[in-house]
Amino acid sequence: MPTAAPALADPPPAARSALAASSPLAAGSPLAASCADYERVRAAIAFLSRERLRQPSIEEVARAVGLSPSHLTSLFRRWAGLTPKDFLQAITLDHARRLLKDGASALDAALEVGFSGPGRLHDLFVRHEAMSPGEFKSGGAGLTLRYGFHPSPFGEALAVATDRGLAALGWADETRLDDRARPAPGREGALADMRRRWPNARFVEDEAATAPYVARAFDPSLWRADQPLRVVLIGADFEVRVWESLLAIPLGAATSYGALARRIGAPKAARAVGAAVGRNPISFVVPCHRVLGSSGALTGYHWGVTRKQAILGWEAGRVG
DNA sequence: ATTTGGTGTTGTG
DNA sequence: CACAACACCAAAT
Repeated sequence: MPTAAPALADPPPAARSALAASSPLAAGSPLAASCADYERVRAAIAFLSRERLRQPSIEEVARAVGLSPSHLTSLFRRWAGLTPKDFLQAITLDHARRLLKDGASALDAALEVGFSGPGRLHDLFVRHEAMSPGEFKSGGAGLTLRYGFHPSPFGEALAVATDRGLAALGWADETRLDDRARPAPGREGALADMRRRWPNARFVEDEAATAPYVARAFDPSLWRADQPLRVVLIGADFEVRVWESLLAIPLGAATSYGALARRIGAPKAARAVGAAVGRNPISFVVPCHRVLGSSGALTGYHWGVTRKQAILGWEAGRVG
């Protein structure tokens, strides 16, 4: 199989060369700006989640991260379309429970429209294909994976693509997001994470190949049905089934591990579903962040619970 | 509030 | 083939 030509049908050539011309991304682009914003906003989010029970005032948060209250508010607005107050509101248990409540019906509706047709559901308009069991079992042997690092609204992203579509998306920032024991990944750590998933694949750095995917994924104005984002699901059968149903959860909705288990016809497999969701390689695009514990708790996130919270808050600013 | 016991799938030896 | 590890969950303290 020839691997020389990426042969990406999806991103228009114009967009691709424009992006490739100045990697990682043009300095003035909204994406680069929001990435820089995130680095500063992150500390505020971490503080908010740590102290959320006390519902701290804006003044207190601003003081904690070394910004003036007005600066913090405008930064938040630019980043998420949300004031810190609204953001705080959007990540409370109450709000999460509400998401869960109408998440079920939203999922039903999406599935009704979705899985049958070729034009796929999902707000991001993803078209996916799964890899054959043989291709998966070999640990990616014979597969060429192109990777690149790019700014994103949630820190520096690592994208991995085959010639058939986006295969993985993760984060590579140096700053530690939780007080978990796990060290901050950084670029090397994030890449190692990917290599662990497909130990026998060939990894080639190629920012030009991955840039269009990242640009499309994080810019809602480019989420268009006529240009679906091409995605490749590489995993075991059960995992792929779980990831496919993740794609049906609409923006601004959420579901629980248990509900997801019932959805795929394995009502007692909530825990197995949790494990599979946790192994989702394509963060954000396959919205594993929209799965919560049945109580509305955030439970876990491979790239840090703080980031899960950030993404959910960011999406809350985009749904209303 | 916390503990406990039942879970399905995957990866390891 | 057995066994441990899990981003769970509901019921019983």
